[in-house]
Amino acid sequence: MSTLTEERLDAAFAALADPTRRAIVSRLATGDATVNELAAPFAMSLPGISKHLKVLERSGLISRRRDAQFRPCHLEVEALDQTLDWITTHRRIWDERFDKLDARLRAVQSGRRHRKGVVG
Amino acid sequence: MSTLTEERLDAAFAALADPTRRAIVSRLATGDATVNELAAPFAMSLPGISKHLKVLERSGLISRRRDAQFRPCHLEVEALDQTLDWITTHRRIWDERFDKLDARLRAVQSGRRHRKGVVG
DNA sequence: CAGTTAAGTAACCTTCTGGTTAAGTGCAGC
DNA sequence: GCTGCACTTAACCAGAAGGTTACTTAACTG
Repeated sequence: MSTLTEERLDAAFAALADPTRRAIVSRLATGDATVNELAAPFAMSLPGISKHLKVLERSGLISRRRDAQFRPCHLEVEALDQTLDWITTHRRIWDERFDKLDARLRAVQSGRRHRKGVVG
Repeated sequence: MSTLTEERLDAAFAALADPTRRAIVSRLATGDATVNELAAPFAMSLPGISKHLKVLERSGLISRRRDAQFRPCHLEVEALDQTLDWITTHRRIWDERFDKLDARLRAVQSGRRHRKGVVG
């Protein structure tokens, strides 16, 4: 499940780009919460929060179930992990680039006898 | 440097929310590149790419220097790390929540003598 | 100096975003 | 079954995002 498409990443990163939504995710990381509980800290109308929750839900970052008149929200940590994976992957590519550069420099310095070794 | 403000996270996550910009970051992770090099893979006008680069630059994810008529772009990996930190932090908070729940369950099971241990 | 290449700026358009208020839905409890 | 609570949906608005074409700036090149 949870195929890692571009659209999913688009939606997840876009969802995390809003401070209100990040705060909601932050709150949900400590446990499920109802809409009113999530709305409490904000000076924003309830429909405003409802919209943010819809964005989060469509991004896959949260899910909602029904419990009587409440709609408890639940953090879907797999979606968070997908963003994590993307960033760490490219972070690693970056680091490996330096490793290769170092190796190349070392080869130049030991093998050849300082032959104008401009790399940048 | 690079104080971790909400605005910086807003900008970084928003920058990563676009597939073209992620592709650019992906490319830059392998090394610096000029605007034309970055634009090559895309069916998009150069000003379009230029706009994306400006978004990436303002988010702190890339920087640009001047080299004659070229403007080589450079990945600023610290900005990437800030997004990484935010996600991993909340990922950990999530995990710790389960640890605490487990501990509570274990306490209930060992301490009390199976007393209808409904937790969910 | 004229021409070319690299890139950025301006103006414009359309669609999406983030917020609002007002009205609607579903459930619970007297 | 009415009242009230917990939300959602609808309609609307201002401003931002993402794209375009046309024009400008800057630097090398002959």
